Amino acid sequence: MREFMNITKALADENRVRALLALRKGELCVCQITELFGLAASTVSKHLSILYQAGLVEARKEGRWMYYRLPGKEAPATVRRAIDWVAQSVNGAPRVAEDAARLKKILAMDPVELCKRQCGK
Amino acid sequence: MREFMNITKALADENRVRALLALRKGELCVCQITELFGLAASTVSKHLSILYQAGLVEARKEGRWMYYRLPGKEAPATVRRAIDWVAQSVNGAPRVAEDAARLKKILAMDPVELCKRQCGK
DNA sequence: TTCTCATTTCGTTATGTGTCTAAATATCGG
DNA sequence: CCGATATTTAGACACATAACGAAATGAGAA
Repeated sequence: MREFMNITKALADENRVRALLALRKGELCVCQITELFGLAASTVSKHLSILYQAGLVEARKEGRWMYYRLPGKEAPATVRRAIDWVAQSVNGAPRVAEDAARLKKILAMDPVELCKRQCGK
Repeated sequence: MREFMNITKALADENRVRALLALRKGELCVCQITELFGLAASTVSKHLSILYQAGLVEARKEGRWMYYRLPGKEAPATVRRAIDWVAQSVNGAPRVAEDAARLKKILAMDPVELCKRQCGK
């Protein structure tokens, strides 16, 4: 029950739902999601931490970059079902399509340049 | 998206999840849920209102009593899937089993006497 | 080491949420 | 109508949460 409520609370914020949806395209580093959302990096980091603690994302550190991704097949059924439910429910929402388009552009950019821009802010 | 977030926010409270689970046994009036939770009637009413606005429960007024129930087959897929997900995820949790046992006793009581007890509080 | 920089943590602030009591609303019974 | 009563609404309070900027952390690079 405790774990389940961690998941529902994690899903009860629009930015965290947007992050989950963005990760469907593959793993992303914090600065890419920061660019996508236009929020402070510390805020994005906190959101990802909450998703991580709920088990809704996995993490991988590579040098100075921290990559987050959706969990694999070995994830608990509750988590997998939650992610499927989110994806199916918001499919077609304007906000989601908009994010997908913006994300496409972000992925086309050089990650190093992207991070530098973020830090300048 | 707005509607979906209404659902996730509605599910982000343990008492509201407990209410949904209790309603699996059939419709309940406010005072029965109030007895189950041990909260103020106004608090329970508020919780049910949030579930209702999210589309997670349906309501029926009969005299002075307000009955809430889970939505039927005609409910949106997002709602049906959410309720199924909740039920499957918390299945076997101690808190849920405890609620089920308490609910059984509450259902065995005379509703009129139950409501009078509640109002006395 | 020292510098750079991506990320996280900390401290603060504003807003949101859950709870209660008391008052308002709605309905039944006499 | 009048009183009783089930539910909701309103107001108040405590606590949680999301946001930011600044400082701390950790990992290359010089």
